[in-house]
Amino acid sequence: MSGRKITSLQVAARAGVSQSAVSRVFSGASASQKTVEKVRAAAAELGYRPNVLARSLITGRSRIIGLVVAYLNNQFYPEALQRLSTRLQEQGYHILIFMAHGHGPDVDMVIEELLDHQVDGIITASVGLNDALTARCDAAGIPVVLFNRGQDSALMAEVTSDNIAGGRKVAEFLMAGGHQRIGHISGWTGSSTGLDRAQGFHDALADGGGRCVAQIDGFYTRKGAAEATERMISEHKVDALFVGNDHMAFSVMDTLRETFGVDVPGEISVVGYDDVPMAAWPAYALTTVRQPVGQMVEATIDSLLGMIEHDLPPEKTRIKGPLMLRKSARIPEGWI
Amino acid sequence: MSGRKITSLQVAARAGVSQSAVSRVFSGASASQKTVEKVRAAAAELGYRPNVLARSLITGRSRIIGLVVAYLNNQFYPEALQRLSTRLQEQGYHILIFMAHGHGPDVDMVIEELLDHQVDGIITASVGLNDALTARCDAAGIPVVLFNRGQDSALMAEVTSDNIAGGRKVAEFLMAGGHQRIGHISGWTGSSTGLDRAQGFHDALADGGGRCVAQIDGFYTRKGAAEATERMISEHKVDALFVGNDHMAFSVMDTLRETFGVDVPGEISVVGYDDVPMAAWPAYALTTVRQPVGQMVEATIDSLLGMIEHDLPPEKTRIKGPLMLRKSARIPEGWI
DNA sequence: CCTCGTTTTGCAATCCTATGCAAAAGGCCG
DNA sequence: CGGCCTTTTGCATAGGATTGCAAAACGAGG
Repeated sequence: MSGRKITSLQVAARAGVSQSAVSRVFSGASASQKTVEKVRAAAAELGYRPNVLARSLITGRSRIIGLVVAYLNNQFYPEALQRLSTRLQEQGYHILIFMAHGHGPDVDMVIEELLDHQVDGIITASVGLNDALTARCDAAGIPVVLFNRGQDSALMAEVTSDNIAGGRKVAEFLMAGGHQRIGHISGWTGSSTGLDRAQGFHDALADGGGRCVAQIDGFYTRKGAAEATERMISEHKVDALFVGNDHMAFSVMDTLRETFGVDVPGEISVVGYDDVPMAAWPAYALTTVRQPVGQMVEATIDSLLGMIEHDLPPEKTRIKGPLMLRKSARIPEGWI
Repeated sequence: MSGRKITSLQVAARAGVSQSAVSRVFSGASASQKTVEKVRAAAAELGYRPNVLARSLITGRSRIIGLVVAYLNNQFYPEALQRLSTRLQEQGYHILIFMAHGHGPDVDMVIEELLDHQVDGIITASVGLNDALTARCDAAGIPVVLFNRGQDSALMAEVTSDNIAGGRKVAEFLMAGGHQRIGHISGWTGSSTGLDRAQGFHDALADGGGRCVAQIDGFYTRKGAAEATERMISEHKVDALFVGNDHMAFSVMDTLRETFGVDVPGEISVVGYDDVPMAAWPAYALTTVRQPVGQMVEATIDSLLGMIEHDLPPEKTRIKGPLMLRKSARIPEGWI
């Protein structure tokens, strides 16, 4: 090949200017019309492009955002990832992706590695940070946004849907539908989202004079949800189920129909949470609380870039989403 | 906070050694027991971690792999992404992700940006590269692996399933099932996968004395597939459909059942391609050709790291996958 | 205790670009 | 054309690590 890496120095030589001139042209600093042209021409001939690493090293800004994500099998996350990535690309940022499977030391390592990479900011999708890590990120001056997870820390921004309100809506909807034995297969109760949804749900049931006959943790997995479903049927004789997210709700519907031959919503109503694209597919037609991914992504990016570029304080955003009425749950009179 | 960035120099000072000693300890070069201890201790107290950027700049290796991906709504890709990322993390690499939506200039830009980031290698998932780009990557000495896409270039490695054989299997299966009017809703015929599957399918039909009554391009989208389905029914009266991938096949089944009230497989058999997790869910129980994601990911990583670390030549891997018999297509006598 | 061979160590250069500073060039007006 | 103000430009340094080279330290054997 031709002498491999082309540096600003070579371009400078060819254009008959100094290296700093080249740098200025490519970093958008001031330069005379003439030099810009000469440099651009030389660069084009040589196929020069600035080395982002060197640039980052000196500016201290990498224009890379670290994304920590735990689940990708729940359709909500690919969806979010795609939007996040696209929007960030438009702003000249890129995503360095890290899978964190476990919830403990795994995450610690991953965050350390992110810091090593000098990322400008971190987004965690459904992953929490312990206090030590939070402190580290803060000390390193790296903003963090928790996506779809809440945490009691003034140091980190977070973007969630209004899970409590969402849970409430489901309760009101199911009560209005005249259901007598309402159960809840919760999202992992170690997560704020799982807790909040359950919380709102119980509160509204109580307010309406009803109660939840049983709550079982489904751990956000298909397997967990399927097992919970079995118990809900055999032990608790439910006639309605609020499931902590859509991903589990599909498993619940599969189990109900396939294993138990139960008609949904004829015999049992099922309501999910998220409104992933698949929820609208006719095979499930899942009634569910929408988490507006688009808005959540916008808020996440606004918040993160605000902290990175304008040193704004971390903010907690809570976005409301409507209950999407479909066919998996009996619809009360007058609700349409 | 305490003086912000901690450098090897500060660690050196505290440990009473030279900066190069610190570097040697952290880069695994030789050092005496005593220095290692002193340095480790000092580093721990200060919370020092090497700056990956600086390291990459001088070594010329970033341990970052660029991943270009077009679709994330097709469950096959999140699945692949998750595995790729996990396996690469184990090897000390990380993924910088780029979405390339269009097929043309979009990809060009994205690759240039990847090169700017000095990635050690590139994986493209269902995205092809034009000759100019291929040349650039080659000139920059950056290996490329095409994942799930083939291309006539000796410069790039590729990993696909054996799409021709897969297409053949489907044809044989449908003919054995006694179907008379077999149609094909192809994957985008601008893609090697789409073409090869169709190719194998047609070849085997011809070999068996049958023929395909119609082929319509579904462009890998739900919408495209739904429209194709309508025409297949109204214009071509098919009794079996081979669909270019699972993602579209779900749409086809939805359309058949919902819009036309057709029984699957009673009236029309549907066969997909990929065997994404959802294909096994009872709501679809899709008969489909499996693309062994796990093996494909392994092959991709082996190939890529082989090129990066041992300068091996690019290789073309083709992995066979079985036809998964489920319930969306009539099963011929004696096939189980 | 001296010598020789092997490790360890420190020095200094290198990777490539950005940027503060001072000098040079350019523009405008009288 | 000279003086003054604004841009443009080049020099030199910085950013944080790796690494070849030569000097220093170490260990063993005589």
